[in-house]
Amino acid sequence: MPTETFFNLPEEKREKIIQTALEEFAQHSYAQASISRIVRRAGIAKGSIYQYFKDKKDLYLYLIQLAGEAKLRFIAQEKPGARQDFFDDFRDLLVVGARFNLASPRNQLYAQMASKMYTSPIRDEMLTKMKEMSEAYIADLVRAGQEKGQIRTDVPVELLTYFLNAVMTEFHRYLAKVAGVDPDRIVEPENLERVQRLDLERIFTDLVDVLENGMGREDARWSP
Amino acid sequence: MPTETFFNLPEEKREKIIQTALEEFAQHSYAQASISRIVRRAGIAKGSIYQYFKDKKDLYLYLIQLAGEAKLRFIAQEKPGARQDFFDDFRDLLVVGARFNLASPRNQLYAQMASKMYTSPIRDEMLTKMKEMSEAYIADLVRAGQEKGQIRTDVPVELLTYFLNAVMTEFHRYLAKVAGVDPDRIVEPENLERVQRLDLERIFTDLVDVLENGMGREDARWSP
DNA sequence: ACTTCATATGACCGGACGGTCACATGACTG
DNA sequence: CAGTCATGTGACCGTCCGGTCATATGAAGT
Repeated sequence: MPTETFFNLPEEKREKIIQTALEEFAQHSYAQASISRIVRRAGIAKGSIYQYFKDKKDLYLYLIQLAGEAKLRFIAQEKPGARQDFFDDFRDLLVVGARFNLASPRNQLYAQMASKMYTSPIRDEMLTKMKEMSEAYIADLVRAGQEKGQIRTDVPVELLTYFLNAVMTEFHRYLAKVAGVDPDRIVEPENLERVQRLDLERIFTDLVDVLENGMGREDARWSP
Repeated sequence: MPTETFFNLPEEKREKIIQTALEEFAQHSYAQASISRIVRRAGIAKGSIYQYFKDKKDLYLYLIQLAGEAKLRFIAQEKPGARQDFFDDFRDLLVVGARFNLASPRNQLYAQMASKMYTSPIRDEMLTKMKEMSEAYIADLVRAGQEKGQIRTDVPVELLTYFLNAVMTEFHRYLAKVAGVDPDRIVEPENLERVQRLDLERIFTDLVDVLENGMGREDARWSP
């Protein structure tokens, strides 16, 4: 958590620091990200940032927290209520997640940073809880879908959860590939534009359909 | 490529260096891996390793190359020939891949290192080609499956390829989770033992079945 | 005017890194 | 024996890092 000093700062300065730090942690892994670069680019003295945050980890966790809060707020506001059909529901989740990521430059940075969160070397209660929450959320969705009789029950819940997780985790790579863009440079304006031009609705529909019905040929699946 | 000097070394010493370097690059990302640690743990002088390899990148690429060669050899030797059914074939690929990874401690290190390859900061022709090859291999499998009428043709090949890639990429995390083990510490002997005790056949069968038939409830899928 | 106090600063610390180089070693050659 | 050559060595270089701290600044309070 930042110090009181940080919150006393004029908003403009606070913003500049957050923005610069976000860019740094979005571009580099936690270990690779450099406090020295941040202060240089934010135009403040090295010592100053240690008046605002206890250490590098404190700054990092604060940014993660901001990202989590922003995403939760967005989802609460934008996601349609639970639907009857699990797959429609999951599709909503993908759509709203993608919409969040594309909604603002700030959100793109959040997304980029969060995607690195899962391999962060930091062991922290808050971070662990966030990871568990997002996995548990999916697992709950799956169980609810099974209870509604929309999801097969002959394979372990964990397997299905893993599937959905894998699909979500790797999804941005797929988008980048379809758009013909380097996945690691997806936040650059011209690349983002290309991604935004994609027929996202179509892609999500296909994706969820494959999840629901598999990749086997329709005839084979539907014939007796 | 290593220098001639390196190949003139007594095999024992050469082995020690390879082994130590492998352990380092398996545990850390390219940037995080430390030449200083490698030479310390291998018991050679700092200057020596620069008699064997041009620089850090040269050493890294050589290890990647060794890993690739070993895996190709293993697959050529162990994988059954192409089957009639695409999904049986893909299952063979998963099984043989997992068998390779578990076959020897060296292979575990190879696997661990290779899994980090895809986010490596190194831009190199050889590395790029290896990434492309593994993706193209899957894409070819998919197209062949479509031609045999076993894979649906109403969604883009890229989407299906992305699915298979996602599943393969995230698979080791699933194994780790089911075994109750930290994914990043999966190479440690006691953890490996737990993974090996899993019913891998069953897991693969379920996995491929979900790929083929989807996660929708059977009744829903098979009813008219 | 004097004191207090929050805040700003950048030189500096110890340590790690990749990489170099002048020199040491020791086996083989004539 | 001297000379050559492949190989070994670790102190050292420049650079960056996260983090500290003595000092400076300047507004507010009296």
